Amino acid sequence: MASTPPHCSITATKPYQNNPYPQNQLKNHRHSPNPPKYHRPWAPQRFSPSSLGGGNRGRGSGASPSTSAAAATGQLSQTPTRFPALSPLQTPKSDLSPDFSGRRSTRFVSKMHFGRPKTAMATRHSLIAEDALHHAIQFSGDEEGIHNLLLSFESKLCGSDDYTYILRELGNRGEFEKAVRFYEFAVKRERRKNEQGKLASAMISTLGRLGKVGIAKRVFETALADGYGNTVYAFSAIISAYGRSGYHEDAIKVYKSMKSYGLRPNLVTYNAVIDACGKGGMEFKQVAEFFDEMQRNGVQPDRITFNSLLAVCSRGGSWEAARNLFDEMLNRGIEQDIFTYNTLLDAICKGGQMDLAFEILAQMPAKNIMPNVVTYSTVIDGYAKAGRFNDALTLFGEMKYLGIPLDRVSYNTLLSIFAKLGKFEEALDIVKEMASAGIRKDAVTYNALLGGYGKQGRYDEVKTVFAEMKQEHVLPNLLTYSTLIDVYSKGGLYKEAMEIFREFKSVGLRADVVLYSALIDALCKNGLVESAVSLLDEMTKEGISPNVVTYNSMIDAFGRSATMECLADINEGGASGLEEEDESFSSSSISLSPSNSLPLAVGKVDSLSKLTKTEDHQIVKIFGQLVAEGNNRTKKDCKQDMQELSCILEVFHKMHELEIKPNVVTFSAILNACSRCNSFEEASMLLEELRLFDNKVYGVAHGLLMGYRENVWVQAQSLFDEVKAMDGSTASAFYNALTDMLWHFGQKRGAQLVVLEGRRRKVWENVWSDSCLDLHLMSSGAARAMVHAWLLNIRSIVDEGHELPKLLSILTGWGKHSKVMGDGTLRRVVEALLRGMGAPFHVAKCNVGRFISTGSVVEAWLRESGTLKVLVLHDDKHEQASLPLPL
DNA sequence: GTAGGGTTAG
Repeated sequence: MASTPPHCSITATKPYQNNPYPQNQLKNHRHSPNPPKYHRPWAPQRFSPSSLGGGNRGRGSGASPSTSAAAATGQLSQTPTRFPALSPLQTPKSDLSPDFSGRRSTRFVSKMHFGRPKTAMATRHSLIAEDALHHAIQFSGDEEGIHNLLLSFESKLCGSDDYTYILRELGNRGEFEKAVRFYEFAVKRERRKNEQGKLASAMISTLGRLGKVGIAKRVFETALADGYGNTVYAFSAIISAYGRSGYHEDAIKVYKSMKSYGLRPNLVTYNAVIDACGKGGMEFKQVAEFFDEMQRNGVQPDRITFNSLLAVCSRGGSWEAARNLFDEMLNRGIEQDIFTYNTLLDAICKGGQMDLAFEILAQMPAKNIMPNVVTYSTVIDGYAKAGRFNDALTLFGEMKYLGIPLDRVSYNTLLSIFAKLGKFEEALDIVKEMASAGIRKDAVTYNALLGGYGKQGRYDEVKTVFAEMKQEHVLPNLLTYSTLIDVYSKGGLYKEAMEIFREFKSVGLRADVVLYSALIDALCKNGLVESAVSLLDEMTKEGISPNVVTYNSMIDAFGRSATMECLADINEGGASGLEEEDESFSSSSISLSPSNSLPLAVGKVDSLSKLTKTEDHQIVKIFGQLVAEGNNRTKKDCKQDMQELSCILEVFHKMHELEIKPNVVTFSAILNACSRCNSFEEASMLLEELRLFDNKVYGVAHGLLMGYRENVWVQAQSLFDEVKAMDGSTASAFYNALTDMLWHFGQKRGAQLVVLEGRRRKVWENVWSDSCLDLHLMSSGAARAMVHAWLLNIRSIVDEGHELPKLLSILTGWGKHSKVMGDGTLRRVVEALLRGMGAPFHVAKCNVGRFISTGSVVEAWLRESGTLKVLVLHDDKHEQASLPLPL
């Protein structure tokens, strides 16, 4: 049968675990000292080498002698690891070419969590110190008043221990100004250098924790100049302070300067340096050099060293490296704590390995480490980011059941889930619950609401929430403004977008890559590619480097406006569009007149803006222009794409020049751009770019496109394995893009092969049952290939003599990928397809996105003699220039 | 000296 896969080896994939745990086991999970052990027969008893991923490939060949030992000690991976070769710390390599990056995040620098209280430790302060602290907290008077307060306690406080206690505690309450006053007073009255030194390091560390790195630096430099700052403690404290604020280069400088002060870095110093490097977004390999260095200098890493290294993996999404580190801790007999587990879990969640994350979470009670609010919010967020919202909410239920109180972060995590899903009732319930728990809404809370409402096009609510935010004196930040500018400009509300941008500038904030990328994307989506290019140029001039997201938007803009307008022309020109079975391949109606209006190259369009010198920012000018044009914006004529093609090639060129690594979204964007090409020759130029980026992805696309299905299927499987490890929407977008491209160029059997593989791997949720085909997550090519496959499947049911369900439905939704609310592109495509093959489906009365028929009518149709012929797909025969073979 | 949340691409 035409719809069956070719005879080639299809490697088995891991069994997919749909539901992470049955309900009855959930109930047994108690937050008690002696939790019941989980029995999960569906879970692997130990980790198989194949589940270890690429991080271990090429090492430790042969059998692992530590297998049983590993099982006994609960090791996460079994490959023997040997330090100090640092092999377990290496970043795992993809099976695909090194450029293929499954990671999507472009955020490397961690968020700063300032103001975390210093965990309690044995203090040697006196009761008088507590009294003084109490007075200091209550105090709200002027400078003279605090001086008097200090004087009144001067004779009673016992040296630096008391003062250290007070300034740390003041720091825990955010009262850094009072802390500095206490510090200055204490240092002045203290004669002994070493006591002054203790005070200085305590002060620097307190300021560092509060994010007051500038003041910390002053304290440090003064202490150095006055001769009591040259202690390992003070240096470690300032390194840590720099690290917390993301100044890892300064942290390293200070560390390197220690030698010249005659100081030997100790364990705390190294831990601070490693942590600073990680927080500053340094690559694991570089951070590991400090790890090597400390051991060379005879300092043995401890639990915190490893926890900080784990955090580096988590920021990079290197979950395999994190597992290796975790195992290495066990090998070395280093105790593991809640930080270890939470950081490991974060790495695994960020690596998208949610089933493994759940597994580890479930093992924690048996290790006597009870999951806390951080553990749960980490995994809940992981599920949400993987698109597994039900699992996220189930876990939230478990957390509540266990009586773990929610905090600000976990409330915001949940709120953002509901807001993203557009479930505003639930979101507002969370807001209410927050209020009754005494947690005030912060910028994160408001930003989640603004983004949620904005993405649903509910601009009135956006305005109300933003007004409330200001009323409540919650300061809008860069993320707030980025969100607002993004939703307004994507919605075409240029006036509002411009006002927000003006306000953003007036409060002294500086645009960043995200803000620019959002704007560029909006312009591209609205067909304003020229303006997008000019902004790309503008941001570069401002010293803001575009990233892969920026470029993906630009690539995705290719052919978009032309296609849309030409389609509009086709529809206006009488052809009902329904008969237009495939709008793409031979769109001969497209006018081929060249035009100069598209810029030839990035960076050449700024000459105009230089001539028209105004005080307004380029962004404001663009918005102003768009507002002035209003709805009367003149539609561009359909153009031949050679101009656009050279523009996009220039974009690729720039990407290479800036060494911006593509990721799977880039590949999807290129494939989508191919689907918008009017000729195979044009597409082949884009595919050549794909080849330069990633030869294996190219190999699969090329092989399927040329009809060499059998030859590339093994390679395709390995590619699909990698894609499947990503979150659901990333994976489905790739399948959609690949299928569309194949369908567009007439490789319909290849397209069907890919969608069937996608179905097998559950890339799209619940695609089909015997009674219903749900296409709402699919692109037009994927949907069409799927309709054929589903109908063939229904036909085999009839053939086997079984009865069909009474009612059969095909759901198209609104066509998720149209990105236009209410734009039923997918519905129209499917309707045309069904009509074209004479399938007896009609639009359901109550739902225009749903096609229905009765089982008996469909059965009769399937039994007709000509039906099979229209159901079986054939490849279109086109004269195709051959593409270069993959390397 | 160590952990979790909010913004951009399909």
